[in-house]
Amino acid sequence: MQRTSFSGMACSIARTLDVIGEPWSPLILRDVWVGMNRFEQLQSDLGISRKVLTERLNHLVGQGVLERRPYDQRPRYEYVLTQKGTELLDLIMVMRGWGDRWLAGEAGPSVLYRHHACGEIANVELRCDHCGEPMRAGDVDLLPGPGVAGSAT
Amino acid sequence: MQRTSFSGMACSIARTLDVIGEPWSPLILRDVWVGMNRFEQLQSDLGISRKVLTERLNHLVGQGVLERRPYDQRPRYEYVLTQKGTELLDLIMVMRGWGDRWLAGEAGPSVLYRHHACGEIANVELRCDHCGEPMRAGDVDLLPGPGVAGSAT
DNA sequence: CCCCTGGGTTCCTTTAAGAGACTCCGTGGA
DNA sequence: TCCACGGAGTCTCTTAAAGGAACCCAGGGG
Repeated sequence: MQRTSFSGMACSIARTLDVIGEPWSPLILRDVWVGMNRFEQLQSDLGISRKVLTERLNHLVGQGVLERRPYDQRPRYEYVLTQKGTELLDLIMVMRGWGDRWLAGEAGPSVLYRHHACGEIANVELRCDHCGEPMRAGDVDLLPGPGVAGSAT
Repeated sequence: MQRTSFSGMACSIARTLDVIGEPWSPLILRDVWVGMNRFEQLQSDLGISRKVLTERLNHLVGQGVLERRPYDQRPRYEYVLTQKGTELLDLIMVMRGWGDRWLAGEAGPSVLYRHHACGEIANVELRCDHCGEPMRAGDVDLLPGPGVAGSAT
C-alpha cells in the first residue's frame, strides 16, 4: 500500500512511529536485545521475509537505532543497539507490561524481568522524573510546548 | 500488502502489536486522549483516509481499547478510551519521551506534561514496581516465564 | 421539502509485505 | 585446485492493505 509518512507532523509520537512504527521493527529490536544479532538468526526466529528484514535493518541503521558491524574477516555482519536504540527498549518493556496484563491469557508471561537493584522479579512502572510519584495519563495536564506547529521561533 | 498476524506468537510484545501495531493506531489513541472523540475530528486532524479510519476504529473497539457510544438522538457516535485503552497511554507517553529526546529538533517538544502530584512540568521515567529504583533495559536479566512456548501446563 | 451534517461505505489505484529462488563471497575440506 | 557451504543479502512475482475521492443514509432545521 502507499503509506503516509508521519515525519512531517509536529508530534514526537508521530516521529517515533517513523522510526519504529513499521511492521516487525519492535520485534527486531526485542530480538537484538536478547542477543539475536545476525541476519539469519533474525530471519529464522521471526519468520519475516528476507526482503522486508533487509529493509527494516537498513532503516533502523539509518535512523541510528542499530549499528551494523563486521564480526569476521569474511563479509559477515551483526547488528547491535546504539544508545538511541537501547533507550527505545523502554518502549518494548512497557509494551510487554501492557501485553502481559491484558493479553497474556492463562499461561502468564513468557518472559520475566529480574531487577538488578533488588534482585526481584518485577515490572516497570511509570513515575515522574521530578517528584518520583506515579505518573500516568490520568495524572497529567497537557500543555502546549515550544515545538507546537505554527510557533516559528 | 499481506501482513503476517503476530497474534500466534507467544510474546506479549507481538500481541500488543496486534492491537495497536497498525499504522495510525497510536495516533488515534493520542487524539482520543486529548479529546478528539468523533470520526470527523479524527479524520480531519490526522488526514487519514476515511476507509482506514473506519477499519482502525472498529479494530480498536473490537479489542476493547475504545468504546463507541452514541451522543445524540441522531445516529452520532463518539469514541472513548476504556480502562484497557487508558493503560495503553503509558506507551504513548513513553514514545513521546523518546521522540522528544532524540527527534524533537531545535524547536523542542510540542506538548508538555504537568504532573498533578507535584505541579511541575515533568517527564515519565521507568521504575521498578517492587523497589522503586530506576529499571531500564540494562537493569534487568531476562528469565523464561510460565507462558513460554512449549511449556504446556 | 430540500438540504446539511456526521458517520460512514464503495471503488479504483498504488505500493508494501510475503514467499521463495537466486547471487556473491570467503573459507574449509577433498 | 576445485567444490560445497554458510552468511548475508538481492530479485521477481503475487497478494493485500493504504490513499483518495465519490457516494450513501438518517435525522433535523429552515
